[in-house]
Amino acid sequence: MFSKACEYGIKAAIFIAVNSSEHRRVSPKEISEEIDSPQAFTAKILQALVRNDIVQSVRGAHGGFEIEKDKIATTKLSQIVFAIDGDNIYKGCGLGLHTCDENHPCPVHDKFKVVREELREMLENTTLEQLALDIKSGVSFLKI
Amino acid sequence: MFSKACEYGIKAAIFIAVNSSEHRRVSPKEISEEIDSPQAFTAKILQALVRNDIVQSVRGAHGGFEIEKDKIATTKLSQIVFAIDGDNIYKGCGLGLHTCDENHPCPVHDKFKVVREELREMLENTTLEQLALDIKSGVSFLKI
DNA sequence: TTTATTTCGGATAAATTTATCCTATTTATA
DNA sequence: TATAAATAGGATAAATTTATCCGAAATAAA
Ligand code: FES
Ligand code: FES
Repeated sequence: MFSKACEYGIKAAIFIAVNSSEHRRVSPKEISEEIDSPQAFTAKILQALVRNDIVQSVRGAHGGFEIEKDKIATTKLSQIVFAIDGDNIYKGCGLGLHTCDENHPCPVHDKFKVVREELREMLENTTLEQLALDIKSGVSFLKI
Repeated sequence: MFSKACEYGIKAAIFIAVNSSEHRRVSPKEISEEIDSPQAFTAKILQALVRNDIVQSVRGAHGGFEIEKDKIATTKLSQIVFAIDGDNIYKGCGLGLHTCDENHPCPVHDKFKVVREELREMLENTTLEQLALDIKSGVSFLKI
């Protein structure tokens, strides 16, 4: 469904959000350990999130990654997915036609668009804050 | 969402179904032209569909691919997807945890499973026959 | 039985995704 | 100002997916 890069990106963002809400910056090392992902690869993905203004980075000693408090509440899952995987997952044709077009639909168009639309809404209606809250309370988990 | 192989497999199966319903066998060449896919790669995918008893092949002169009449009506999209991509798409964890487990959920589990379940139902409730019918009547298209 | 036609299947190559490594750059602090 | 700690980013490698090529095997028909 999502690429590995996107999975790591989502989990990393959640972990950073959890820590930022407690005013703690975290390193790629700590992040990759907590979300069970390859460290250097995760660092690359973090750079993409920084460039897309989803997380903030502070270089140098005592640096690390953080998310501004108000961004934790406003950042949607859709923004993270878009930053890493683009919007093909909730815009593209399920059977790979060049464009998903009502006037030139593929065989699964009508049925597929319902699922895709539900995915899009889910991604757009889910904030980092909601997800971070469940991690904090021990209801959900980032690894294993 | 689906792999290229799976996209080609679905489109190929639909094209074969359309032709089998008119008692015409088709070759990988014809199939790949009609669904706009690489021929040799498509041939490999067809072999997988044959091994999974979703399409039938007839070797030698006047051979080609076909689908038994009653199979056109009974074959579900889910069977094709399973034969090529496996069941991870509607069973696996959206964030890549080893298993999707109610008792050890990832942060998106509750929201994701709704989407995934809808996808699963869609795939299980869609038959080759329905899809082939729309192609025949010119309502849907296999390429461009 | 030979020939033409067609799928099967192994080997290989290209492209993309995933992952690692190493150095440069930035920053706090001693 | 020197040093240590930390992210940034380029180069490269490994793994997977996508794609191509070619000969073997099967089959119908001449
Ligand atoms: S055209 Fe294929 S999903 Fe819309
Ligand atoms: S645990 Fe991630 S989707 Fe169920």
